[in-house]
Amino acid sequence: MFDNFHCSHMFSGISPESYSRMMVCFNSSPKKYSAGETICFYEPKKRTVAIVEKGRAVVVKTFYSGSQTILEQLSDGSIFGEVFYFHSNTDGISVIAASECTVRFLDYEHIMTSCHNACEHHSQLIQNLFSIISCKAAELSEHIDVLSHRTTREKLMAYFQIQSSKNNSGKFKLPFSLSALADYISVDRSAMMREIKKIKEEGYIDISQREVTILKDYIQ
Amino acid sequence: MFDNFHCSHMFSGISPESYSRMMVCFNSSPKKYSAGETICFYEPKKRTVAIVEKGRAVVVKTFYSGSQTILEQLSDGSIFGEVFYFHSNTDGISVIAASECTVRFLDYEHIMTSCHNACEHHSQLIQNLFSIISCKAAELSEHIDVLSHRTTREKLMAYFQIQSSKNNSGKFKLPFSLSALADYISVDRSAMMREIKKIKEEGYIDISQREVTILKDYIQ
DNA sequence: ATATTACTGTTGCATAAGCAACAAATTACA
DNA sequence: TGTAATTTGTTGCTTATGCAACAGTAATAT
Repeated sequence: MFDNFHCSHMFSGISPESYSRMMVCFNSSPKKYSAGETICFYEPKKRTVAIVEKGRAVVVKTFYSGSQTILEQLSDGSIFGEVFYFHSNTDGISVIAASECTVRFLDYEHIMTSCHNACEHHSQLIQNLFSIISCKAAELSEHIDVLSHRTTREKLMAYFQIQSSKNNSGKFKLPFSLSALADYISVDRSAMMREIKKIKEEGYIDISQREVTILKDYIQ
Repeated sequence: MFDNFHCSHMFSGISPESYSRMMVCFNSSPKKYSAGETICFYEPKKRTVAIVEKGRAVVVKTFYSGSQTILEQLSDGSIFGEVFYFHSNTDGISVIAASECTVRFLDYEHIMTSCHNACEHHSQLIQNLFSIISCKAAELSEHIDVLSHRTTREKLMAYFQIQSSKNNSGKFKLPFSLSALADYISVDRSAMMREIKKIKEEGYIDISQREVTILKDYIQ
């Protein structure tokens, strides 16, 4: 379970032995859920940190209409909880098992308050938690950087630029579908497709399916 | 210095006596700056947490062209540092004294690592830092909520709704100028003015200068 | 008091972008 | 393997929005 993290890692720098001891100290035992089962609902003032030790789950928002959006995909090693969800409104947010999975719940207060037991890596845990939050914030900030451009073209190029520098390459694969990209940059999908076509024709990028190549720099 | 925080507070729940003791433990002595003086530059991997104990300062981004944007306004009790700035690129970011001011620098590692001295409120400090970061993240998230609407009208109404619920009133004062609002929602100012006029005419809101009143709910 | 700067309010024009609707291609899945 | 569901690619129409440019007002500085 110690890979697959997007940003940092909740237990990096902590040995499996230390991890086990800490779980005892936290008085946390793993709970099992079968596919489709609701793991929990997000509640306003609750501050539990949960870890998906094994399996896949999703954080979903259910609207009054009954329609749902996936807010986050969780897999082995992922963490979730109110602390990582930066909205005041937790209405309709729940976590649902996508496969059979094992989840551990930790008390936020216990994480924050240094304990008197043998948790030698407690401060490491806190630092990791901090990195995770900072990383989430950085992602939000990145999203704002993209969204704060006026035109579809500028949004697209800003997004491509970011992906390109993340991959250290002018060639990269989109992490999600073009439809999802349209959602991410908050523009109409058909309008985006039209713009992509133009950008291609003007020779700035090449793109087919999810493969993007930046051909020349787009200034401003 | 214990007020004036936007979100939470670095030293809330910590007595002045405990604060003084901690400053000794942190080996941090206050430094003085006169108006206009550069307090520091943001550097890529540096992680110093700084506190404006007295006076006013600004975090500014200076572009290659020489033009500047104020990223943040700091006053008595404000904190700043790389940890609170969620971009990988720190180029051209500096903190400048706006008036004579006193600043304290704390080592991030020392904050995170629980110390063996008499800092009884160390874990409180960590929790406060955590609240501050979470709060900043929540603000970013709020900004995304506004920006991810397609039209100027929707962005405006989303923004007004948020302000209204923050003030617990349908009547509130904009925290900045209309020009700045146009920047915040990332639309052309004149287009925004045109839309505001329409929204007024249709009776959704009333607005003159910076006073906004929501008259009827805007659905969707 | 006067100059300077910033902010507010308005308009014409060209076009970018939203919406709706459809066909083709791709992927998922039973 | 075959069928459904999703994604991609395209177009016509209408309108919202960006841009430029200007005048009037408020705020700030000298």
